Amino acid sequence: MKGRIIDMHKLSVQQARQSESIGQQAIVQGWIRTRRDSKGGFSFLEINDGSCQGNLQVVADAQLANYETEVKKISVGCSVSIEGAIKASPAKGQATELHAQSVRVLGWADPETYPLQKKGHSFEFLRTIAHLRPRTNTFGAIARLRNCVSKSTHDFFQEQGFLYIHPPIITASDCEGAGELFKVTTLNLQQVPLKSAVPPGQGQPVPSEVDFHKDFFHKPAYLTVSGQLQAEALACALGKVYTFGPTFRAENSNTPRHLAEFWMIEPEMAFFDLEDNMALAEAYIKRIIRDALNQCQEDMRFFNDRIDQGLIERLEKNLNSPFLRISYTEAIQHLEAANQAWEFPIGWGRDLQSEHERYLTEKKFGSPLILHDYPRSLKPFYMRVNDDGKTVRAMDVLVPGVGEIIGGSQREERLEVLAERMKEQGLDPATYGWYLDLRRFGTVPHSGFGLGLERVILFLSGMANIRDVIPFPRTPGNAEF
RNA sequence: UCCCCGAUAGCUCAAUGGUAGAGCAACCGGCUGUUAACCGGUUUGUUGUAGGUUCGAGUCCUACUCGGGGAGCCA
Repeated sequence: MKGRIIDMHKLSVQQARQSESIGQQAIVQGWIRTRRDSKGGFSFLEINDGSCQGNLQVVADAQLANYETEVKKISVGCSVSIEGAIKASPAKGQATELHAQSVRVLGWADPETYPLQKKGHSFEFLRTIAHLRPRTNTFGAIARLRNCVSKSTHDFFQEQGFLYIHPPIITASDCEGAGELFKVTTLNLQQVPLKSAVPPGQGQPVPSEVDFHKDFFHKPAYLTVSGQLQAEALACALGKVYTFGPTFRAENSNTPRHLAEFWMIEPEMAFFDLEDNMALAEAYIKRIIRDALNQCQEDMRFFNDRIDQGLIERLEKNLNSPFLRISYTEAIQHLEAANQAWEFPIGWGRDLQSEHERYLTEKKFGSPLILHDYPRSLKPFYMRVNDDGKTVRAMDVLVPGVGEIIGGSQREERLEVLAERMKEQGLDPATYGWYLDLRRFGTVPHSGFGLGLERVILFLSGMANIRDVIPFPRTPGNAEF
């Protein structure tokens, strides 16, 4: 008896499914996906614990003490703890199965009210039960793929000698002008303190604007839209750094490609020019693809079979061919040469519209593209101005089906040019004192980019909506769960 | 935020302005080393909300809410 207890150990479904586990005595715990009864005197239970795509088939014999009272009442979603022996499965569909010696129901799931069924559900419906959808095969696969990409990211940058850095989430500088920011405040919104418009003593003070001096940070504060500026400071001391964290945009964006809260990876490298930057971006994306294909084989096959036919072949093709690098100017030429009616006009100096980017990456070249050297008027102040004076060292990585997954640039390291660019864009250099200091003292050429994690997951999984590749999506009007 | 489309049973959907249905699920029974199991039966509705037109509205009109697609913003 003692030996049996010592031999007994917990196995994940993933472990229990492997033929190496045959012959072992084990405890497996998870959630029921389906139950099939045999009047021949036993039931099949399939359990999943999130450790892998596949389920473990459990054979529960009628001789179990609680067979009639409990086992036959088990339904989808019940949590169970099963003790038994792993044996080779005589039937097709699985290498192993667990012959139960005891089946313990940890938690029932009333089939009349449990929302998940054995059949497929629409993603729209599953979004309304985001707390339960991780129990479905698609969302389990997404969770494991996200984990894989996260690990892959750290592995890649660590191996390349990057430091993982942690820029602030709360920022007081409305930098970048990168869209709307979420305000962070401890002020009582029912009774906001106001400044006096007229200095005391000169007539009756008239309350006007908000007195942020009374706020927590003594000034307006926001959730970060990018850690780039802080990453630059660290890169200009430590060399190669990267961030990996949440980012917030208060844009009223309602699309399958935008979230109000998303995860971004931002490498920033001293002594890197734009070519180095593009090479790094390509190597990084390819590493992510390779690791996903190798380390998430079962889940990738699932996406390939059930979500996006041809996915794996496409990713392998992307992996084995260089990302084309096309300048903005060349891109305009391709678009002008295209025999196609455009909804939006094309012309040098005009921003590329979604239809243009789609054409290039999906129709014209059918592969990931790196577009670079955009007109200076289209891009933010921090991007380095080229010698032609007309373009800046910007780069966007576009992929078929998703669009932009990376935006980056070589940064402007020349103090005077940078200050000039700020004024050009209506920004006051005086408010960017610390950022300009990086150019004032020991400035170096440097580059970096931002990669949207969820967009990469879309690219890798073939999923269509970004709200389905993050567990609990935040979008305008939606912060449930 | 703008344009287009949609909302009917728990889920997925059907219903020339004339008594609201099917498949799946659930429940009951049968059968079977089954595997999106199968076969038979039963149950399920304030047709998103609020108004309006009409003898009569799921169906037509208006507004709103929510969802989807496209656009803009971008990662």
